[in-house]
Amino acid sequence: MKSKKKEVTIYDIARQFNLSPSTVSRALNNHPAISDKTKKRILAYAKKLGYQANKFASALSKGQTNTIGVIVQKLDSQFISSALAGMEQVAQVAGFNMIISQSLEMEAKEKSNAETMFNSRVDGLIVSLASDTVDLSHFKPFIAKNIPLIFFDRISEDFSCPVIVIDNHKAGYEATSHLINQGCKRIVHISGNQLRNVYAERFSGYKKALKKASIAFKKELIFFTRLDIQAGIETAEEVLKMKPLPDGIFAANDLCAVACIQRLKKAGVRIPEDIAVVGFNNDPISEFIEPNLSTVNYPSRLMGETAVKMLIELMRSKTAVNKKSKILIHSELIVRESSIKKK
Amino acid sequence: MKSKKKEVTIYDIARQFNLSPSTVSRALNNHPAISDKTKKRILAYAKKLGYQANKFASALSKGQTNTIGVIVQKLDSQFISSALAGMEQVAQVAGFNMIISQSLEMEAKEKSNAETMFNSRVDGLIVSLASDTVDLSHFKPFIAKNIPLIFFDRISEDFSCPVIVIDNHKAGYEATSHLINQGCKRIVHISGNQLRNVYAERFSGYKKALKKASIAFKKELIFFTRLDIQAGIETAEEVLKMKPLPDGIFAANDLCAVACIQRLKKAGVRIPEDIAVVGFNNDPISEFIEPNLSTVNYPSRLMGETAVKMLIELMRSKTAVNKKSKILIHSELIVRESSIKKK
DNA sequence: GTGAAAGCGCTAACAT
DNA sequence: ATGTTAGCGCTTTCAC
Repeated sequence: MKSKKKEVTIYDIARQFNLSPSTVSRALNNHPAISDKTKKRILAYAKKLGYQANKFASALSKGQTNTIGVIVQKLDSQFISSALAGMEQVAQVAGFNMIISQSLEMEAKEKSNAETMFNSRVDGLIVSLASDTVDLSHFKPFIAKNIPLIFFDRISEDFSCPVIVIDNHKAGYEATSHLINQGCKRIVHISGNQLRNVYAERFSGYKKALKKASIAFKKELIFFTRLDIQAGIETAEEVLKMKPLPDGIFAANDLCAVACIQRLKKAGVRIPEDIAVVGFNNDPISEFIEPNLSTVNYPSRLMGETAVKMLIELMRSKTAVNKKSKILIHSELIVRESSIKKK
Repeated sequence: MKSKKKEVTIYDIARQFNLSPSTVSRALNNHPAISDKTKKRILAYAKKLGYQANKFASALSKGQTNTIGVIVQKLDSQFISSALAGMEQVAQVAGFNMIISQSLEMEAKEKSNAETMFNSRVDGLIVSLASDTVDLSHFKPFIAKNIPLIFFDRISEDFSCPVIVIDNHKAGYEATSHLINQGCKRIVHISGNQLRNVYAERFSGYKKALKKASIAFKKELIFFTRLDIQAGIETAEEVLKMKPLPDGIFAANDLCAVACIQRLKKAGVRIPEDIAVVGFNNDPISEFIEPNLSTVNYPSRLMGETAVKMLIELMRSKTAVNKKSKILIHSELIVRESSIKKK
């Protein structure tokens, strides 16, 4: 069933000037072989008629779609939405559409998303992995078909494709070292699924910092959680049972840190005097909680922009597609009140 | 230029079984006229070959794209990202792709987004308006072409299309009345661009509440702002200059309210004793600020889900396209510490 | 500089 | 229940 209203096509324009559709097509695409005069005539008339290029006909014919696919773990997170905002802006300027879908942290959904993206013939794909994804075979079709693929933030290095990350190990190391410098000796670490580089590396940074300071690693101080508000509350409750209380907490994201702080405060724990806390992400919330949360600043928007820029570059230079590069985005520890022990 | 790798098409499958492409097409689309046996054979073989339906060929042929367009003011807001999460989920289940773009609160960009969506032949469009959009002509092509259009949250009633909103007037009235009941007599209202229903109606609710309580409306207590963190801080600074200090603040969103509270506290103002505050949206942050922020709960995710459900319904029943309906989603005042004056 | 013609892969009357 | 056929609108060799 076609839509009732007839679309204006290149044939309509061709007829008007007694030209061939090919000429019109070329003119519309600014092909060098067409004379400026005909180009102008055609463009003007096309505009007058309200001609809209039919992307599907073009996609079908050219085998490319001008569409970028993005798969993220979830849309409603500060980090993700701001990365997406960056991506969308760059994509829009470059004339690409963006199809976005979320895995809701589930491998199965991520797989089905990837399949949809593949069927939609996206010209390139940007991915941040779900927390529990183990098998990555759903990305193979893209590789096989030479469709540029980029991982950002939650990456996999199994494919020879570019990745965009911060140095999570270093950030974890610095956050923990900072706590140690404040005199902390029993530091709780709240982490996420160790399948994901971001959490595994922040954890390894934590361990390295302890080691450097000759503080024994204690398994019972580590919590693997979903890093949401609920996890923050539950971890706080576990912490409250500990004797002696830990004197520091390094949480792998701000939301969880903030929820944890709130619960601890409710139990009468003083932050940072009793327990110093450092989060991760520099979400806006970190500046509103009391005390203000020390955290790692993490340029989400820039990462999104960079991802799309790279992807577009890859799409343009078909040759470099399989280049395995790693873009390291700068991050930094921001020290606020929540981690400064009064001497 | 086609991609090097030959795609598997329905012709390949047809050849295998000595069937016609149409039969294969029908089988793949689960057409009732095809026998179960052939369906099974075809499905199995298609799967084996790794067949991927070509959406562009299908779109070109059918004149529809299975794609929903969404234009929002910005991606990195709690409300929007959570509405999008809801939309995406419903869309995905129903087999639709979602193209998302942001206007960044600019009419010009909204226009260009709409044009892109139109060119992309989206089957339906969901919009939340930019704050400064006056002219709405960029949506006319959709109406003209009978493409379902839905506004949510920041709506326009200029078109005969469905809209999804909460009762902003009522919410504003309740928030303000609550402050009045707490004994407030000089209530500041921080609002946004009055072009947008959400802000204009919350404001009108505010005025109505004053009137009902026989409190004179004072222009100098009203601030029209961008409702971001900066606006919260600046408004707080204006408030601090007032003599006497107001005794209540009703802000049209939480982020702004929270920033305002923080600035006021820094100046020694006690919340709620000196100034009681109510926000709007029930962002997570409202439960982390101290004192916890009273606010209006606003089911963003549900609104997103509803929008897509309605849109899909409209797309299915071509007839009802122009039906002008208004879905009112329930909202409610949540009273927390920030607005309870000790008696 | 422009045209003719074939084809991208799928769908949907209309036939059988 | 399945086949025939004619597009959908655009691109792109290969001619001229």
